[in-house]
Amino acid sequence: MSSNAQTPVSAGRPRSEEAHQAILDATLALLVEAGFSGLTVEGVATRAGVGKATIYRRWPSKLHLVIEAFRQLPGLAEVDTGDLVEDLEQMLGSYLRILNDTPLAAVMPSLAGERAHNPELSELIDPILRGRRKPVLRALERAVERGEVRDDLDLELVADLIFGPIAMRVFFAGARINPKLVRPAIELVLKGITPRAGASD
Amino acid sequence: MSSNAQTPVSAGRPRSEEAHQAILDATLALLVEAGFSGLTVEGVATRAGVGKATIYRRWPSKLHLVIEAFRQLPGLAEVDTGDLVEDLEQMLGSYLRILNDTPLAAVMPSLAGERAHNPELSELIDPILRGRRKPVLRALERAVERGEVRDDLDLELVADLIFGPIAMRVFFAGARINPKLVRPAIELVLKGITPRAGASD
DNA sequence: CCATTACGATACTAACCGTTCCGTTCAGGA
DNA sequence: TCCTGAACGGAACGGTTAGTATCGTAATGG
Repeated sequence: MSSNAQTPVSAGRPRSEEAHQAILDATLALLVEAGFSGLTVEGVATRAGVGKATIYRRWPSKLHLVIEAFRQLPGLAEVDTGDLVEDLEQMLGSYLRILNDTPLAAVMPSLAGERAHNPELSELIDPILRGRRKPVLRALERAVERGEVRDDLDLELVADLIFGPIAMRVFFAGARINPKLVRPAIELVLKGITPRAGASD
Repeated sequence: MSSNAQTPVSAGRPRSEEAHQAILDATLALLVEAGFSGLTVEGVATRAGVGKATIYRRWPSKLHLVIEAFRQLPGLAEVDTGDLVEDLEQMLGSYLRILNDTPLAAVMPSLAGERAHNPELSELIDPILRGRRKPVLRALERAVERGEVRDDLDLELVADLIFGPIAMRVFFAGARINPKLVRPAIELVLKGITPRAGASD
């Protein structure tokens, strides 16, 4: 515990940074092609052009490897323009771009499916997933403070309402999502949560 | 092809209907515990108290067995009261009861995750999933015809908006869903799609 | 009581996979 | 330049699984 735990100071052959990244890239690629249960460490090693020991020297198990590969994928970038519609539209717009341009959408269903039966995975991935919702939750909180949105709402429910349609397409269609759907979807949700809209109950 | 292909007319010992159901029950139970990739035919046979041959005599593969077990789970019952709010509330209310009372919620994430990488499963399960959305889509169509809802909407998007929050909880929380959330969720969505609510664009 | 089919059990095939072990390679300090 | 120690790739190990085949037994209908 004296000084540096990560930099091995000096001795021996240094680890190949090239191999490190090749392994993570191969992991994502195979996660897309075969999912968590179909991914094999052997396959990752072959595709990355390394030996299996090179993988196990860096990650203690297939699970930890997958988690780190997943963590490399970009998440939701926080936007704070002072206007909820604008915030949501920019955040979800760029999120859809991420879903369409990176392996995220292809990887998500498999990990969610595994999560349900794998407590160890659940424990590792749940905090990451919670963190990725945060920008939307914070945007909603700011909107409540500004009086832009009713203050009697369950914001978690509203967030699920916003992410829900995206999840439906990602999980059951697996298709690219048309960014043009963002605006109508946001509008539909917002009409329900703005204060002036019908104050029925 | 003369007369009956299913009823073996006469000869030999008849198949045990008891074993048949025990196999399907065991399949669902193991699907809940271990998911699709963790389910083994050997495990099903053991839990059902039958031999593996008895399973393979009925279903050509693990995949077909799982599909039939899944098909046994109840779906969305159609409701037509003449009022959209009432239709949705009754349908979603009973659907939540199904999710909470049957293995459906526990089974769904695993199958959706597998679906993304298994074309054969996708081909078998997609029609079933599409069929289960239908009652909500039809309720929306009737509401459009009655003028209860704007007629310029993408009803598939609205259906995703309705199922979305449920999916979010099933896929990422895995917890029971509080039925009290149905009404506020429906109301939030409906405020966006009723004609009198703000006619902004 | 016989032909026929299903039954549970078991063993077998052929494959596959997560993890560890081993002989070799290589960068940096002496 | 040589030596050390960790990293390397590949081979080996231990365990598992879908699906098939075969057993002796049990239950039908004729």
